[in-house]
Amino acid sequence: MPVQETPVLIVAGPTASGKSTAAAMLGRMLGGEVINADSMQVYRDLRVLTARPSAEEQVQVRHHLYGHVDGSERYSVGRFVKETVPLIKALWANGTVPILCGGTGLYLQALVDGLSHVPDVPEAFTAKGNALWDEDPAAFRHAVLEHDPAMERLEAADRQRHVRAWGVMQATGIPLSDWQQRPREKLLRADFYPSVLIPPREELYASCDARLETMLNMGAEDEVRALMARKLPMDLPVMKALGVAEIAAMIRGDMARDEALEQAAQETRRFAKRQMTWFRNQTEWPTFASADHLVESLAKKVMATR
RNA sequence: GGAGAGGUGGCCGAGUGGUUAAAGGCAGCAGACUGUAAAUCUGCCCGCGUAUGCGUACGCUGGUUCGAAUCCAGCCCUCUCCA
Repeated sequence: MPVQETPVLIVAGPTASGKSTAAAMLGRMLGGEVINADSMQVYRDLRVLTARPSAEEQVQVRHHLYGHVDGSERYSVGRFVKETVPLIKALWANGTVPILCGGTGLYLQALVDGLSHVPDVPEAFTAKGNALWDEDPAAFRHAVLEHDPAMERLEAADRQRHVRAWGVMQATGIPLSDWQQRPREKLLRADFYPSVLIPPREELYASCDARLETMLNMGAEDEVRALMARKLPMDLPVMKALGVAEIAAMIRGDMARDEALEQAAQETRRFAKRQMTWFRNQTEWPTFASADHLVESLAKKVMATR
């Protein structure tokens, strides 16, 4: 029987939906290995708070790209794609099925649909752009639009995207929208089997709430304490992981435990909602309300080709 | 039983006669999204309607007034203090 040699399973979905478990199940069933597609789980510093797969799960099925980045670094979609592509190819070569698992839609999309090629922008430009924005956002927007009128579409308050557009212009001399109009560069040809796990909302919110408590019991506080001790710049991605700010406030004594917990849970719920919106509107991937259905469906599809 | 304070939209909370469907916050919902994405940003939010709009609303009932969430009376309820 002809065998499909380039399958890539994708298990996406909001936080606390049970993706990791589903992915591990698929790994066991299909002899696959899991690859992280979550922008925060890559950071070494936050094992608990970022809900990395447990040691047990990792023993049963091999997991890649978890906690392999130091908190002082800035991870990015570009880097994700660069790391993932060769890894997937290596797994294929072994006859292993790669299973991407994560909630960062942008990363997954970049892998599936490709990414416009834009040269790296040195950090100094971003820093300078931010400084200029803070001085006078309106003037900054004006300056951006002058060279890249298409950026009119950005909301006036969207600092991050204005700074990005400005930085690209500075670094390359070419407007960001020009870069983006070029066809997306697909770095991987594969047979994708995407899926999105979206549990009933009430259920999802409940597990968001429950999870924070569990994390604290599993040592999230020590983790944050260690992170704080590093005195890293606050604008690094790790520092923005859900719960870091709240737990840090709790450690400092600025916030009661309950209050911190409540607030962090709130943020988590909001984030989960944003993720669902993203998957709903930015992809046409099939969604599943339960991990079992998802696993069953994907497994069946993949087996059919082998 | 007496004295005082108060009852506003899912919650908190402004508002003391018109320009108030009622500030603001929270919660909720919806949306945008190409290298910071667990980020960054936008809209809706009494009901019906695409909308001009219509209907219903500030504990209840009645009254004053051209006009009341806002003033008056009675009633109901809550809280604090005194007994």
